[in-house]
Amino acid sequence: MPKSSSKSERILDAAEALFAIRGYDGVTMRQIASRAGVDVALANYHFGRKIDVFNAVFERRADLLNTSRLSALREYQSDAGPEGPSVEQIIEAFLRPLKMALGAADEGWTNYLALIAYVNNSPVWGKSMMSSLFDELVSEFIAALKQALPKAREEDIYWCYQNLSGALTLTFAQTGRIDKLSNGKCRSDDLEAAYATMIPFIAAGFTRVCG
Amino acid sequence: MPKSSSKSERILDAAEALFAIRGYDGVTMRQIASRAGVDVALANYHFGRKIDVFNAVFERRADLLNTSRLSALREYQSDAGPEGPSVEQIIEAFLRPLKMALGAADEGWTNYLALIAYVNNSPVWGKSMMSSLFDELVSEFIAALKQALPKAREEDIYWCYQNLSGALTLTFAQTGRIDKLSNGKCRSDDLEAAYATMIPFIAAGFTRVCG
DNA sequence: GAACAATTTCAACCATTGTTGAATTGCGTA
DNA sequence: TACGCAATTCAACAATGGTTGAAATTGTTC
Repeated sequence: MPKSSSKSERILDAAEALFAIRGYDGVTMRQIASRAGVDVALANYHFGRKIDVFNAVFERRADLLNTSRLSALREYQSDAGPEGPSVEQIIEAFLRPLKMALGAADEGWTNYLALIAYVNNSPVWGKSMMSSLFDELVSEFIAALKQALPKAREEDIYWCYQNLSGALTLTFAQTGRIDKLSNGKCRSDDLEAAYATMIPFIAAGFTRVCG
Repeated sequence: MPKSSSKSERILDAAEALFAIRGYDGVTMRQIASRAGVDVALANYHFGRKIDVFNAVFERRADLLNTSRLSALREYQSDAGPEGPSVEQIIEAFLRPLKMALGAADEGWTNYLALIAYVNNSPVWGKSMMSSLFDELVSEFIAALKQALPKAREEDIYWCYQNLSGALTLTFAQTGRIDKLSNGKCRSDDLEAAYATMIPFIAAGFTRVCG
C-alpha cells in the first residue's frame, strides 16, 4: 500500500489479496475498493466487470512468472550436455522462481501464488484458466522431463506432473498459516524447508515411476 | 436423487454437489433447494444457517471415511511383523478407501472428495476444518510412517505428508474433468491410473527424504 | 377421529450485491 | 485562463442474498 502506486494498481493489489484468501465469490467489489482506499465504482471504470478484475489480477504476474521459470530451465539446459539436465534440476528450475517470489519483502507474490492455488484447485475454471496461461511453459518442462526420463511412458509423466502440481498448489494455498498437526514444528510459510524437502521428494517420485 | 431418500438428505446431497464445484460462497440456498426439489426455507428448518448446512455436509461422511481408512491400515498392521507395514502399504491404506469411493456408482462420494479438496485448499477454514475431523486419523498414519522410517526426522515426515496431501487434493478436485495437457490421454477421472501411479510416486518420495 | 408435534410451504423482510449514469475533480495543453 | 479528457466520486437502481414467522400439510399418538 505505498502511496506511490497508482490507484488502479492498488485495486489489483487489494483484489489479489482478497481473492487469494476468500475466493472469487467470497469477495465483494466494495471490500476491494475499501481495501484499496478508493470508491466502489473505480474498479468498474478501470477493468470492467468483477470477473474482469479477477482476470486482470490473474494475468498480471503470469508472464513474469513464466519467463522466470523458463530462464531457470534454460540455464540448466545450456550447462548440461546433450543428455539435458537431470530430473532434480528440472524440478528445481520449476520451483526456484517461486521460492524467490516468496522470499521477497513484497507480499504481493505470496498472495498471487495463493491465488494460483485457488484457481488450480477450482473445478470450475481450474483447467481452462491455468491452461491458457501456463500450458506453454508446462509443455516445455514436460519435454525436458521426457528427455531426462527416456524410458518413461507419456501418461506416467503427466500423472507425475499432476502430483507435483498438487503438492505445489497446497503449499501455496497454506503459506502463512501454522500447521497444527506438527505442533508448530512445521510452519507452512517456512518455504525454505518445504522447498528443500519437495525437490528430492518429487524427483524421487518421477524417477521411480518413470525411470 | 432417488425418491426413497428423505428430503433432508436430498438437501445434503444437493448441497454437497454444489459446494464441491462452486465453493461455499458460490452456492445459494435457493440453488440447493431447487436442486433438491424442496422449498428454500426447508434447509434452514433442518440445519439452521447456511454455514451449518455446509458443516453438516462436510461431517456427514467423515466418520465412514476415517474408519474405512483406519481398518485398511489395521489390516496391514496385523499382517505385518513387529516392524510394521511398509511405506507402500501405508500409503495404499491411505488411498484405498478413496479409490473404492470413486468406483462406487453413487456419485455422492466423488462430490464429497471434491469438497474435501475445496476445504483443504481453502486458506480460510482449511486447516481448522480438516484438523477437527481428520487429525486423529492422520496422526495414526504418521505414527505408522515413523515406524516404517525409523531414521526420519519428524519434520521431514510432516513435509512429505503435505506433499501426499496436496497430490491427493488436486486429484480429488479434478475428478471428472479432462486433462487438456495430455491431449486426453490422461482423464482426471481415471482414478485407477492416478491411484496406480500415486502410490509408488509418494512412497518413493517418502523413502528418499526420510529413508 | 381428535389432539398434538413434526414437516413443509408461502410470502415477505431487509441487507447486500454488482453495476451504472451523472456529477465532480484533476491535469496537461492550446 | 479556458478547454478537453481522463480519473474519481456520488447516489442510486434493480436484483439477489440469507433468513424468518405464520400458515398449511403430514404424520403420530391416544
